[in-house]
Amino acid sequence: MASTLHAPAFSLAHTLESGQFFRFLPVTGGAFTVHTGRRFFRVEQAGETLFVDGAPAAFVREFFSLDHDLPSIEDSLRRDPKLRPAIDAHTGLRLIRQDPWECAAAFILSIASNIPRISGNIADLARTYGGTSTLNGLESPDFPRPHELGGERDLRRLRLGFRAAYLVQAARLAKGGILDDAESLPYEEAKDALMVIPGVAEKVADCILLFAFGHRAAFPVDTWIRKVMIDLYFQGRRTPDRAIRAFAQERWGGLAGYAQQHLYHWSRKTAATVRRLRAMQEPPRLRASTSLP
DNA sequence: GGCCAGGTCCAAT
DNA sequence: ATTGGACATGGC
Repeated sequence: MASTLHAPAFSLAHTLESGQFFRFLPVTGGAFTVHTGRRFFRVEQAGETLFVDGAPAAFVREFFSLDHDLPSIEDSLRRDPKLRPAIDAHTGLRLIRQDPWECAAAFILSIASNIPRISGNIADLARTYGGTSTLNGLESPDFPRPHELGGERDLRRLRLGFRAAYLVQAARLAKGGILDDAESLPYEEAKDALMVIPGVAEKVADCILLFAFGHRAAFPVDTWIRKVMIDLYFQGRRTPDRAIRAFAQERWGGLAGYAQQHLYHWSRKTAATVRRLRAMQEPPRLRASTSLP
């Protein structure tokens, strides 16, 4: 099942680590394991070559959107001077084409959460309800399909909090085919269809549209995007999300999704760097010795 | 230890 | 049409 494919203008690490997808693990030698649907595969990049074990090349090509004309997309976005640093920081970052149900579930779980916790919730659900996939003797639990999921009470025991009810409703509607129906619709109509799901409003809908349905005009506005957009383009003034989305649409059109993912990844990396530097310059001040014995 | 999290929903302006 | 608070937990 091992195969090799040509992957120019691609960064496997930037693509996986940009926060759009949660089911991957770095393994020795700079390679990664990826688990999506019932596919569990190993992938390693060497220059413009991708070595894959456990999945067909055609599947991997589609999953990583290797058909997108990245040089053209990045050149176009780089013409925006304020965006250029973000693009240059993570060239080769591609939007991933995820499974719609898993993507919907993941971003419902993302509500008022953080990446480590989201990954943990997903892993718990897979361990508890999923089947198993194997790669060269290595096992990994599949994320459960909608009909395999437990009820709200059980999901709350897995510490999903208030997201449990949302996920149960999403599973119910997914079983009814709402995701399949939405997938074939144009952007705006698909968004309206998705927002019928409890727990899915503008932001989560845009994530599904962008990361699963391939609507590259989608521009999910979360706390990070809101902050970086307001800083870069709105003179620091408080701005409604609706206005931010409209601005992105006008400025970047069908490339807004790529702009968004770069801004998200770049702003978080930058924030992390700033925190690290601050920690070095300002060592934690010693408090009055109340904590000493 | 407290603040805030890849938000959403609902009620009260 | 906006705005504030509740919602369950847990990272940091």
